[in-house]
Amino acid sequence: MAGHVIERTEVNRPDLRWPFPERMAERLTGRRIERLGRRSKYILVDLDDGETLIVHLGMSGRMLISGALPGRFHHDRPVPAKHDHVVFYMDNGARVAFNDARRFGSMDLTPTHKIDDHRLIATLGPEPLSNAFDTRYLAERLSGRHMPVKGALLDQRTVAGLGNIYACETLHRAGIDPRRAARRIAPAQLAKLVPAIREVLREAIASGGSSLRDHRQATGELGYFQHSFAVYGRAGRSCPTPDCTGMIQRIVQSGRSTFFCSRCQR
DNA sequence: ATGTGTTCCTGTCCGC
DNA sequence: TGCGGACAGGAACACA
Repeated sequence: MAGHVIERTEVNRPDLRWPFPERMAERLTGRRIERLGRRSKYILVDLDDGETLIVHLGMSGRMLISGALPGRFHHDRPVPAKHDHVVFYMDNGARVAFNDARRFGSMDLTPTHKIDDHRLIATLGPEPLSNAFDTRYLAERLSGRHMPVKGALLDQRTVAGLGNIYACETLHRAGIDPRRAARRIAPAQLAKLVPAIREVLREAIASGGSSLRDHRQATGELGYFQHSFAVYGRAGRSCPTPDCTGMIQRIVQSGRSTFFCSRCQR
């Protein structure tokens, strides 16, 4: 999409998680896309009129590409399809559809220079792969917090972009019990946490992400990090940590599944 | 202030 | 093959 003009915008319903911004179709149509960016789990689409389209895929959202487009990014499937809520017709013949069965995704428009003040962006913590995210920062952030450490990692104000899978995987790699109060993590354990988060995310990205159901790489191929999970979705199986004889358990924390090994995660 | 439970919605899977 | 219930990658919001 980058460098191309949106020739037509089809909006097939008034909202996703929230109502779409005023006159969204009109404001997008005719705009040239200057660049595509990302902050946390938000896709940022900078337009040539000084506005930025903010897109969140929620749980099940996907951008599906079809139409006359050179090979690599063509998602071969019949169109139009069920749950194609917003469709962009680009000047290179590409049809790009925001498809989202569960409709937990969202879109909003905001002036590009005010992106950091947007209500969805302003409270986000640092990017986990940036220099701003280090042990000193995380220790400060977790100190005094009674909440279980897993909940603190899922809180996007602590660190941006960690979700349920990677919170579980990360804590296993760092050897930390997900139920442990955030403020009670020993310094030696805490020191492992930031590198564990960075490693897990780098490996997952290199594997094209985790395709449990809906996730696809930009090319349309499945990700394959799910084959490298140590704990996620592996309840009842043995812990993969060398020399650990523990079994992976599933518990529910704040309504969400947590997978961990109670033997090597303390 | 901080932590938890509920809520939005559709699709899939499992047991009967 | 149908039906009910559990569960799913997110995160704002209401409430204690």
